[in-house]
Amino acid sequence: MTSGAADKRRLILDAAVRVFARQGFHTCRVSDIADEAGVAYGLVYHYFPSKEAILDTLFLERWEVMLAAIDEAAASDLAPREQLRAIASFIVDSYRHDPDLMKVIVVEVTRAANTFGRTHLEQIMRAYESMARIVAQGQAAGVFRSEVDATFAAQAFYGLIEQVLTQWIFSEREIPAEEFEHVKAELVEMICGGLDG
Amino acid sequence: MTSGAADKRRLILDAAVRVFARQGFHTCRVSDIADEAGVAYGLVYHYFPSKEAILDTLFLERWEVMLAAIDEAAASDLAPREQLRAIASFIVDSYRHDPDLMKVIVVEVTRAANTFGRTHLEQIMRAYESMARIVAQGQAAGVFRSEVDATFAAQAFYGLIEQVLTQWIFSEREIPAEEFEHVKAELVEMICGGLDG
Amino acid sequence: MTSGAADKRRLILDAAVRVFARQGFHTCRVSDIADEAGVAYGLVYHYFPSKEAILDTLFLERWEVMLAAIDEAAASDLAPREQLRAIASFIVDSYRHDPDLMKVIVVEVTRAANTFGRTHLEQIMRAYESMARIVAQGQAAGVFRSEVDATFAAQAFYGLIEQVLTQWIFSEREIPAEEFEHVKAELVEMICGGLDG
Amino acid sequence: MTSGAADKRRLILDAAVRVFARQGFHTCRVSDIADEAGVAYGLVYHYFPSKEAILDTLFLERWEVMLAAIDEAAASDLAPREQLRAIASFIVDSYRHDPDLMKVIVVEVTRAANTFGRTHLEQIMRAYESMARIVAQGQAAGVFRSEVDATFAAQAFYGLIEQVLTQWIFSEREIPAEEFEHVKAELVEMICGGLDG
DNA sequence: CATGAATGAGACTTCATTCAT
DNA sequence: TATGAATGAAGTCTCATTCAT
Repeated sequence: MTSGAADKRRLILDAAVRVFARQGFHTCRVSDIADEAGVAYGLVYHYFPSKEAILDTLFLERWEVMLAAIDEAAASDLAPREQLRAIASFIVDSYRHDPDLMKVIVVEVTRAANTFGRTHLEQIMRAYESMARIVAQGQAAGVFRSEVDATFAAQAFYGLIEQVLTQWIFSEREIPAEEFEHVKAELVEMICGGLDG
Repeated sequence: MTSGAADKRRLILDAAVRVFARQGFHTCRVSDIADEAGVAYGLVYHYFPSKEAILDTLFLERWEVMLAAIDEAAASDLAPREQLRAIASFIVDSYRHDPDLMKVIVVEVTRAANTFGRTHLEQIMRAYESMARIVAQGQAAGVFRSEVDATFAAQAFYGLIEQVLTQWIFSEREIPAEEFEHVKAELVEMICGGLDG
Repeated sequence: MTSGAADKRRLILDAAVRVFARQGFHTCRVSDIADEAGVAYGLVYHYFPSKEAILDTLFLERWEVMLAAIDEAAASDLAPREQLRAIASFIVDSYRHDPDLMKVIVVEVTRAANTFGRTHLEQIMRAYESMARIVAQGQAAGVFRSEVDATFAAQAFYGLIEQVLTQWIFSEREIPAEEFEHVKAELVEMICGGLDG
Repeated sequence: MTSGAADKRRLILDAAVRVFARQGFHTCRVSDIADEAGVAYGLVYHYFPSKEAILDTLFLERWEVMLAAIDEAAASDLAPREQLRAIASFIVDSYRHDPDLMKVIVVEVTRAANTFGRTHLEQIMRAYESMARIVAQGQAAGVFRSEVDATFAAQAFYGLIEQVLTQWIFSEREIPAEEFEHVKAELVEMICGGLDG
């Protein structure tokens, strides 16, 4: 009953991910979501008060998992650089496992300074803060240079990751497995090692 | 013709910047632009075929200037690191001089993978390419490490800058002059020096 | 069956009275009624074929009682004026005992010339006819002037009562007991005595 | 230009009267109004912010005229009874000249205690107050009995008139000219003379 | 009897675009 | 050029009603 049965709410949420990813939040219609989910129009409004609420739910669900992953990395015994690597790895894998969902989150929420980004700013900032703490610990431990502001570095790190995701999103290609692994390394190398030779 | 007479077309473009920045492209109405410009509704359509065309014009106008600035930096005799600094400086100053315009370009075009970003992808990529060339030259000259892919580094650099702009946009505060200068340095330091101590 | 078990049908009808009175027939939802009654959504449709049918039932139930009261007054040995007083008294007491129900009947049925009023016109007219008979008897007995048309007078009388009820409904205040009694007298005095001094 | 030209706003208002009268405010669609007026759907919203606003406008326009007529009667040199007659006469003639408009005002506003009546309560009360003043003057002058409360009498008078209008509305017949005149007299006779013989 | 998920036809409102002046 | 009235296609959301359990 619990697993096999059609959980229509989940069905709608998953359909919304595909539709938002394909057409964009503003461009898609609620009926597109209902059609994609194979449910009646009205059922969408039975489970969600509005189209926005679907996006909110999607973001919140995923972001919570991500915050947990970040905090777990930060709480681990790993070296700061490895902690950053764990985070990059988690986000890249998130994209790998569900590119549509990550696309929606990045394009429609995280980078949308006008509407949803504003709404979820607090959540977003929380991620930066956790990453900034990792940097700060690295600086305190003497493995990271103290010249750079920890918060700035955290934002740079996250900005870097998002930029990579955005490139993947724009490219619309199937990313090969090696590339995922390669990029994880490159990301950390870039932020830690810098360009200077 | 150029000076005395009110250039209504310009008036409309400038008004559109403010309106797009304030309300977002999708959320604003054409009448909002006309009102902000103080011209009749219909005049907007006399000068532009559609609301989209206004945003396109805005982006293209500015992006051309930016590409020129990037190419100028790349063609200069400056050291690679200084070339990057010149670019960061130019973009930061662009934000400083007209934050609304940069907000519109970043939020509505550059980071909008579904709609306008897709349309202007080629233009956007051109900027990355120019920056990648700078990195490649630095690597050839031995001042930049060759471990990092030049294109990746260029995207990282631009991603960093956009992340900073996004923070400013989100913050909605008046950025003090020192911060602009400070960030310029921090940006280059971050991308070139990395975190490792 | 009749006493111990919860009569859900009655529960729904009583809840509908409160909901119709509070929100109006057109503005309320069937789910509001179910919620107010504390029963499942679908149960409303188990007992009633439609939202309209609930209002119909409410009206018919009450109107039957009222017609009986009017007819009883008309059949009594009382003087015509006292018969009118008995009717006014009955209606005022109806409001006193269940203002919500009377509000619903007056606002949604009796005065709703477009929808339900039309449906129940015959029932409504029956009340006027009984009252007109009282007036006619009074005229025949010489205690009422024959200048006024009996039917017209009956409508005037009922119109007067409804106007009073409407004022109470609009006022939204708790009507004190004395006012009920006072108005009963005033009503009869007005219709029988007139304004002329 | 001013008169002959199609004043679409007026066209819409007049069409709304017919549609509201025929179908009722809640039951009609905005498209019904547009169709009846022979204009495009959107034009309705060019002139009015909502369907409600159309009804508001209709009511306010007419009520203002009515208040003026009442005040004019009250300010005249006529005997109190004649003042009341002038008012009854004005309202009856209003119905005579535009029964649809009066139907809408009575059914959808004046007697609709739930929605619009509430909104316009103040305006409605103003009419009662003016009429109450007439009664009070009559009482002060000794031509009206002082036993009845002036406000109560005013409401009774207006209730009487509305009841007549409601009967006409319900009847859906073409009222003959004589009936209008006859009823004017009957109304005043009823309220002033009363039933007692 | 009882439940509440599921359905889908509408309704209102918005707004980009056109057009007559 | 300039104006703003006019158009009508869409889209969101509501909610009466049905139905499977």
